[in-house]
Amino acid sequence: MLQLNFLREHTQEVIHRLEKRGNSNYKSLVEEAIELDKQKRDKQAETDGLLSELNKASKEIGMLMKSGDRKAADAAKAKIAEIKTSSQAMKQELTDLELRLHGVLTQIPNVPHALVPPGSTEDDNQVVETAGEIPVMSNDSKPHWELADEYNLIDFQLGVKIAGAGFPVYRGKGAKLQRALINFFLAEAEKSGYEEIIPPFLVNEDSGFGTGQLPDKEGQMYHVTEDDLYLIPTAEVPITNIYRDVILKADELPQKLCGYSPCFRREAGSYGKDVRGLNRLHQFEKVEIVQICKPEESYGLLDEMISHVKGILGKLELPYRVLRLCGGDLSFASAITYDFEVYSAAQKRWLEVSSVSNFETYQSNRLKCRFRGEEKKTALVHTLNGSAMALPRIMAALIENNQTENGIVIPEAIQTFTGFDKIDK
RNA sequence: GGAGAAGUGGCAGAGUGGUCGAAUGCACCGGUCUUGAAAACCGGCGUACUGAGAGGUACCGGGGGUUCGAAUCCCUCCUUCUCCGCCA
Repeated sequence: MLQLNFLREHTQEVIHRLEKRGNSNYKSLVEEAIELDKQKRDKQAETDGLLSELNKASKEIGMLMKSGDRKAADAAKAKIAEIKTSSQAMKQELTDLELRLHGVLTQIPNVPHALVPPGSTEDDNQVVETAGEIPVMSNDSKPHWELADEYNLIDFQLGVKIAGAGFPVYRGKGAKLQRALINFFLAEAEKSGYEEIIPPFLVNEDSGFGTGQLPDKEGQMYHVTEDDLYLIPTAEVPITNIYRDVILKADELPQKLCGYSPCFRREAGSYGKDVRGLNRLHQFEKVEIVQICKPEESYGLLDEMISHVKGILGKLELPYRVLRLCGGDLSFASAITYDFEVYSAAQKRWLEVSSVSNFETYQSNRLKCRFRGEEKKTALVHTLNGSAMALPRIMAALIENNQTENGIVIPEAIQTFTGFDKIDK
């Protein structure tokens, strides 16, 4: 959620910068928020004045009662009856205005950073870096879903039987490779100074709101209605919500946390080649990194997180590129996002494996996560997060790119985690 | 799941209808004293909105209600603790 005072003081700038997202609707939402805010504050002042009168009168009645002057007390009661009635009506109007304002504010996405390129589709994303050698594959190289079957690593059909499409069953060396990768990612995060967290995999509505999944993206999450809980779409949600309603000391920042979790996504509306094999799933595994920091250090830390992800991809010996997402591709809560894609040699396409974002104060304003600065005043923190990494597409690229006539070769960096250096039949 | 008890500021803990945003202690910050430290003493010490300021308003687990007035009474939900049951 954008901060109201920023919205007030930089209205035109906000409108202008939101244009990068390619949705003309935001201008009117911003203007509506400004107007509602003004009405709300006027109503607030009016209501406060009335309540002040009421409080004063109540105290006087109290004193009269104490001195035993019942008659005078009753007279005073009668006198403020009218004020009481109108204050109640006014309170109701104030509540309505607050709700409407809140409703509008939650529909306005974060303001894109100056570096974010304008544009509406993924074609407008900027490639800021490409690294690694794209392997030259023979013509009979196979996509990962065929390899997974051939080497008995993943059984997609079995998953359909047990749960449904998008819930694969990993088995044997497939399961071991997955687990090894998780441990490798966690070990890398630990080396970079992140504290490991195992969070709840279901969250309540407040948490969903705090990180921006609710109320807008309700349909993306699995909802357990019986208990009103949501299956997490990413560990970002529970981990960032650790800091909901928290005031940190300046010297406690930055906070660096990481965590492994399964991720559940309904992915309503996806179809075609995008969902083949491991490309898009309802349940997948991921290691997430999260930082909570002072505003002035967040862009430095964003670079640090980007380097962290690059380091991992380098060790996995996967060719990758880094994209700076355009306004139209930027997620709702993000100010700037860098996507990492690895090249999947047999599918001959780039697959997104990580997304690193700075949310600035957009999430912290919802979370009410602040820190106490130099002059004892509180200020909102910046929040950042990134995948490091999402498992399925890493797995897909690894087995496709490393397939040979005699099996699938495991990159050296993870051999200590797998306990084997090759997958064969 | 059943029965009972309880939820107050960073922590501990008073307060059961009326100058209570809340005693007191600890912690913390500033000062006096001291060569320095400790002790002692003095002062400060929740969050948010609003106002140029003085100040005003809201918040005592969440929500609702009674009342001129609620931390205090009522309803409801949540959480914690104790006992019983069940269980990885």
